[in-house]
Amino acid sequence: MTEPDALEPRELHAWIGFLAAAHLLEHEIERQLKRDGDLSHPEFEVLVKLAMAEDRRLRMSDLARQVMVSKSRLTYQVTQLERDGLVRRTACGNDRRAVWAELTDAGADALTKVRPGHRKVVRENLIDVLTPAELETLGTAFARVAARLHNRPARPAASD
Amino acid sequence: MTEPDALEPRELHAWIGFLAAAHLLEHEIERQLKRDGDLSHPEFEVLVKLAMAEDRRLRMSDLARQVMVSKSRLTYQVTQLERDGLVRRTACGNDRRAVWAELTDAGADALTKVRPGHRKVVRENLIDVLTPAELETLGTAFARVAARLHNRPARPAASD
DNA sequence: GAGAAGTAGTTCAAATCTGAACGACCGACG
DNA sequence: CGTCGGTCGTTCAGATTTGAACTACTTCTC
Repeated sequence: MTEPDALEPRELHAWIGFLAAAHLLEHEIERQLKRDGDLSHPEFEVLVKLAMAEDRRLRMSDLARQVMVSKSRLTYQVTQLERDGLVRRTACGNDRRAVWAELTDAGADALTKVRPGHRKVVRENLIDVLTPAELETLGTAFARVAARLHNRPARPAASD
Repeated sequence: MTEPDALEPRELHAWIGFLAAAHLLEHEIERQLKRDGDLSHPEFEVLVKLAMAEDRRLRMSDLARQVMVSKSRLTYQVTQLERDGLVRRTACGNDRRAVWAELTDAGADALTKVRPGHRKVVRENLIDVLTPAELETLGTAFARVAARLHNRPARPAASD
């Protein structure tokens, strides 16, 4: 009498585990970032992407794409970060519509301050809890999952 | 010149993949639930937990724990669901502090309506993208990760 | 059984997030 | 040139979330 399309135990187990892990990990990360540097996770991700970028700056659109956040949300985040002096907005020469979001020295410092703790959280609660084989599997599997979702953000459905 | 505690490529790959998959999957689920039944993901999870519970009801605290959501957030969610007639609040006999959140028939119907689509999203974007072996690995690995985080929500650090 | 300590749920203000609408600009094409 | 479709980033109102009180009740302790 169970519904026909319900997930099977194996599948359900994996799905539940994924949800729980994502929830709890997110919570733990949020806690650490707040504690060590008074940053939210989205703010942290913004700083990380900027730190990795050429000249420590990115256009708002590109930044939004990389952090996987809506435009309006990024506008808000960057405004907050700018208020705290961690990021600076700059006009973008060629394209007068665009805006650079640029990491300031203070921003780089903030990153330096929280990053060790962040890595510790990721290590202790994910990386080190997995065997190397599991880690490998997880990497390839999720790359595939992400790729699929990335190419299919919204589409009328095409049989492939 | 890379920092000493940075994640290694393998580790980073797994971590990035996890983050991306979580982000994108969440986004896709949100979209489907909104489209098919005008529900948010948290609302959906509340309904699911209630549907699974004995007598289709749970005390607010237990519900909050199961959905992994703060008390105040649950209060808000349940208020919304109650406004839409999907959930009903009832006094809890023995313990006069407690409140039952109970799934209504309308709530059960709403669940019936969105669930197939929800399962489709989970299948198409996660389950079916993985090999059975990967699924298995993912299940055991995340169960371990979740268990660890669950037992260690905040603690002064004890060497184990 | 009185009081201390803990638990259940809510409330409130402030912070954050969403999504549609907007103004400004770019690029192509006639 | 002009102007049309698309992009860039912001704005705004409304929805949701957070976290610290707060009230009411229960349980433990002596």
